Amino acid sequence: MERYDAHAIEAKWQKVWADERIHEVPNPAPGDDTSRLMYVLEMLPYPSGELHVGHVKNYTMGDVVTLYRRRNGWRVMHPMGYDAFGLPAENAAIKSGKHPAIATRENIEAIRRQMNRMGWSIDWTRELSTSDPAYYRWTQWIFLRLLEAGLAYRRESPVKWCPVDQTVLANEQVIDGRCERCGSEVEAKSLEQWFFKITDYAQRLLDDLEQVHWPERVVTMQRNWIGRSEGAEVVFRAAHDPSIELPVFTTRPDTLFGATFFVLAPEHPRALELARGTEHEAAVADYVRRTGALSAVERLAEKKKTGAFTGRHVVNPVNGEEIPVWVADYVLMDYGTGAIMAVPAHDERDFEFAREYDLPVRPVVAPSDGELGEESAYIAYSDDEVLINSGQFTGMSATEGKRAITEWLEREGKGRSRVAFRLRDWLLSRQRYWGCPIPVVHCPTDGIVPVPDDQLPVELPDIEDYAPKGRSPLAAAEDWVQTTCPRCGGPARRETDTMDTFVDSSWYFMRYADPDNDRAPFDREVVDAWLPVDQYIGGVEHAILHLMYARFFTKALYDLGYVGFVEPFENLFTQGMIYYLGAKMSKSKGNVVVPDEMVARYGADTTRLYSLFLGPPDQDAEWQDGGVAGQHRFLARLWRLVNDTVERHGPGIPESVAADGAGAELVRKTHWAIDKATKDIGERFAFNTAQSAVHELVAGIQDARDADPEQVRFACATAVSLIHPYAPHIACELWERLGGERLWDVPWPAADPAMLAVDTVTYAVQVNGRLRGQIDMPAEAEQAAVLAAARDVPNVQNHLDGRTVVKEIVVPGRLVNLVAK
RNA sequence: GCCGAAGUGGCGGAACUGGCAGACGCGCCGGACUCAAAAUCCGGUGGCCGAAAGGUCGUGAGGGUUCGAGUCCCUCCUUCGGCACCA
Repeated sequence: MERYDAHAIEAKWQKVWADERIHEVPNPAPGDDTSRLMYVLEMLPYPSGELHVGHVKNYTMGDVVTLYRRRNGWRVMHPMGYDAFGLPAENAAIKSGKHPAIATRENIEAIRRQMNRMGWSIDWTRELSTSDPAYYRWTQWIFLRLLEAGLAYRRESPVKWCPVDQTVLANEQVIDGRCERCGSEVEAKSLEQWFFKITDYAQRLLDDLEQVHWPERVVTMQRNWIGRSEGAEVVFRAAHDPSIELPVFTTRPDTLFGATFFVLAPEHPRALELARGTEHEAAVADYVRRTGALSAVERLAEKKKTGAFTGRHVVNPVNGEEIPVWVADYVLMDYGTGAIMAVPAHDERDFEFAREYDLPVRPVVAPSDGELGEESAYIAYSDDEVLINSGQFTGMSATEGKRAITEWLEREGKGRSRVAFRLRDWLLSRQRYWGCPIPVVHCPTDGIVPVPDDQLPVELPDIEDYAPKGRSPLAAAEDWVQTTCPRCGGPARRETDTMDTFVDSSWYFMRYADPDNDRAPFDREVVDAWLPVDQYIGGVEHAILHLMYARFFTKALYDLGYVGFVEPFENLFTQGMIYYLGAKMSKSKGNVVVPDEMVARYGADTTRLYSLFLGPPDQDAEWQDGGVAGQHRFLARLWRLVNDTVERHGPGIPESVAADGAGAELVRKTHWAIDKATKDIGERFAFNTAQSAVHELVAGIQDARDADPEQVRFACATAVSLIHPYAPHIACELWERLGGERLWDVPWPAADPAMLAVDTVTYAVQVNGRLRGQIDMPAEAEQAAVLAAARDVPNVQNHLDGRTVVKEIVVPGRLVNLVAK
């Protein structure tokens, strides 16, 4: 018998599939039945190097789902593309001296070759790359639609600025408040940046999580990221000038009477203005400049709270009390209103600050027994709190007080109930070369003018020096930057920032549906037929940003009438990370397992099989080199058994066989394996245990070689059929040798329920919950008969000796427990 | 600090709604085949006691509920992930 030659078989079948174009799934024609369309998608790879085994696991999972669904009568779209813009490609290019476009193209070619070698069922007619002008033309088009809708905007945003190098610094380039390169003190500066108004969608992004089937932990992460809080906005006014309004957001309006001071974030527009003309002016200005240079991490790392008194006071609207206004960096500008009322008795951070600067602490809520206890313990509060020192509201419960005070503020025009979100607008501009150009021009007369649709794409200029300099490298391409204003025709300058790569990946799953469209990003009807994605599969590291941004884009495009669905990904499966030699697999640690060597040694089928056998796919797993050999052994065994069967008995694929004679057990086992594999793949995504079932079936074939040839053929054919989604090459080859053809079109096997029923069941017999024996009983045996047989077991009798059975428990088909005293 | 996930043999893991813990695979031990090796096949493999039958302990720790707990409840420990001065 010939040996199992994985390479020959894999080459043969990959050619057959390509020649017959079996993975190409065209769009439905008008009038086609779209009820059996399915869209299976894995997150697209970043073409920074070669694929590693984490990719193998990810894409094999999607492939198993695809092949399985196709054989269950679904028309499955399974596309692939590349998230090709971005920093890693650019950094690699700077290092190697290769232009990012060239490096990216080479990487894509290598990855495509690897993917084909793995035998994944990818529809290459839908392939896309986000750095391709034919793609990013439409990224720009969508950007312009969002701009028109007011969902893209430009505003000043604080950045770190090195006054010597005259450049913007990334947070990582600031060390101890100093420039990494020249060591000069970093300053806070405002720069014009582009944003998407994702905060407009905060509530919907939260609410619609109800309608997707996603892992709970991902939903939780998204909820926390959106961070909805209910509370009130309360308007304080400056004591020296009541026209100056200073609203705050608080979740504890019930503690309003406990506000003993007031704090502005250093970036607050009123901070410097308030201090002006007081003796504290210089100190406040100094504080604002110093803290502005610190990163968020450094601010947090300070052991003590810091701040500066402005010399001014505001009036507490609820009792007319004047309280001092401070500036302190523990208050964040981009949450709430950038200002807070400080209630040190009931907020840990305010308490700390009050201690530091000796400010008064006044409790206004107390446990219902009225015992206040230690000062620092006020902040610990519970449900049964009652307001004290709170004027007309004294005596109310905290919950009641919250509502009553908010209502009072609304009546008096001094505040209102309000919801705040932690979610911030999406800063999308990047001062880097390798990204999608933002399609606007800056005109001295007309301001920001969008590039007309018919002039898209604004192509990335081919420049020599794309190293980052703080400002975008594009600014150096003077020929490209100089343009004319589409509105007035006068001289204008192009926007030189590029887009965050997350923009590119926020709509790619729509483009797959209609990849060659050159009149629009996609046709609405086609996209609506395929989307939302039925099954999305990818790494949990994208649980927040990518998934949130894609959801935002989908909702915005829905509102603009371009798509008919509000959530992009109906079902999400997040795969765990792969560990190797005890650490997360990563290039920097040098412990990356590249599939190529494994494919060269064992073939793609073995590699695919092992990638899903390592453990539950949603959990982290340790890659074990030895485990791969075990899967190869399994395939070689299947190879031998099937070929041996064909040699001895001739080919044949029986539809069904009777469970009698020497192979009765084998036939039952075959149906059991069908049932188990079907449930594990189709319902549970338990790819590892589905494989175990096929292992057991193959072991069964090996043990029952004397069964009727028809029974052996049936078991062999079924094992081949069940392993096909995992190891399609060897499965197609063996199927052919068994006399079948086009296994990929053969309906998935169905277990015969009658064959799953057994006529004899083994009962475990327990005495007082401890196992004392086993009995075999006919499946339909009466409880009384089971009990009688159980008591009959000699070892059971030993343990019952001298005791009375006080309770008898029979779990039908499973166990008997005799409770004895 | 807050939120979430997970702790089971030498290792990866199985046990779906509370019902025989350790399926399947790796590794290891023994045997067959072989001059020998590889490959393959057969058998064994949680700890302790025992020649065996069998007994006993055992799913991170400690309690609880139950006839019965890896699974449910409480307290705690460890690891990993997310968020992190969000008022």
